[in-house]
Amino acid sequence: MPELPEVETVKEGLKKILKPDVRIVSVQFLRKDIRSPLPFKSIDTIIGQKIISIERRAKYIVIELGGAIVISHLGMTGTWRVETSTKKLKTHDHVVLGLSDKRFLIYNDPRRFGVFDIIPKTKFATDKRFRELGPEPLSSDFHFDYLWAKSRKKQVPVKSFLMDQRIVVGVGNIYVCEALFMAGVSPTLPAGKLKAGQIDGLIDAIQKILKQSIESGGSSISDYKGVDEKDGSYQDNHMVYGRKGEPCRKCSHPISVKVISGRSTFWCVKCQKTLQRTSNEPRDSKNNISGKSLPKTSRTQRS
DNA sequence: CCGCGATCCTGGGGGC
DNA sequence: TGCCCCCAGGATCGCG
Repeated sequence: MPELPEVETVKEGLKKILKPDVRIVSVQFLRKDIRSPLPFKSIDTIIGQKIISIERRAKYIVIELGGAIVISHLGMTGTWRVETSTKKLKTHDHVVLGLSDKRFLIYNDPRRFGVFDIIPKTKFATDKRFRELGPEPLSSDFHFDYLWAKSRKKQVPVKSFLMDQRIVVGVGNIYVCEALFMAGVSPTLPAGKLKAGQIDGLIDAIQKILKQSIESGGSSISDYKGVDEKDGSYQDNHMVYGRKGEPCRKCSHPISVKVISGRSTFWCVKCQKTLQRTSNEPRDSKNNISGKSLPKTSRTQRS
């Protein structure tokens, strides 16, 4: 479900509710586990604590309190909402956080693929869920030299490669399909065969699409909602995702669908060729002395 | 080490 | 209306 734009939207929604002066006054777990066991033993470490910060790392929401850190991952169907009373609990509500302003933050997750955990601050840096994550796609760490080096010799389809959270975080099944379309790259192309221009194009496409989607409050396909319980609207801008058989918005050719790495993959076979124009010679990253991506203008002109 | 498929769950939609 | 099958925004595990 939620990919980076959706998690970012939820995080921003939580920020509006969890002002720094609001404290957590009670914690209630309505079952033993979701994807992983709920942290009954750590409840004491967050009771009475003030919120210091709320951040997003990859698809995780990270809430820093006085002595501990709360981490929340929405899996496929997780949502957070606010209620003024615990009489308004619904099926699949699993976590209820009582706040000092008398409201309740409630985590609901029908499929229970999500994560809710509490860890000591000192364990955050070494936590295995965060240790091996790749760079944030909207940060300056996600640049040509990095992605070029990571992709060399990789046989996996570029689609699986970009969804691998060790390569780059936050990109899931929807946005990888959209980014591949924007960049004109076939999802089946082995990552190691990407040409320099395609690497540049994919970085640009991922960043543009994620930013646009954040602006729209994310994509709401079925379960996803913001904390304010409003739907996002980026699904209206999808060029390929969920459009099997419908005409391509660029060339009218029917959109194809195929399972790649276990997920439905939507693309236009005419706009996204496996073998790309040869105008872009692979670039030797060692020659890029600055160690940074070329300026946008220069990249755009080359491709 | 790498790549792939199965798996954890529930609910909604389509086909018959 | 009902039933059954398939599908779904993710991540991990174990196999070859």
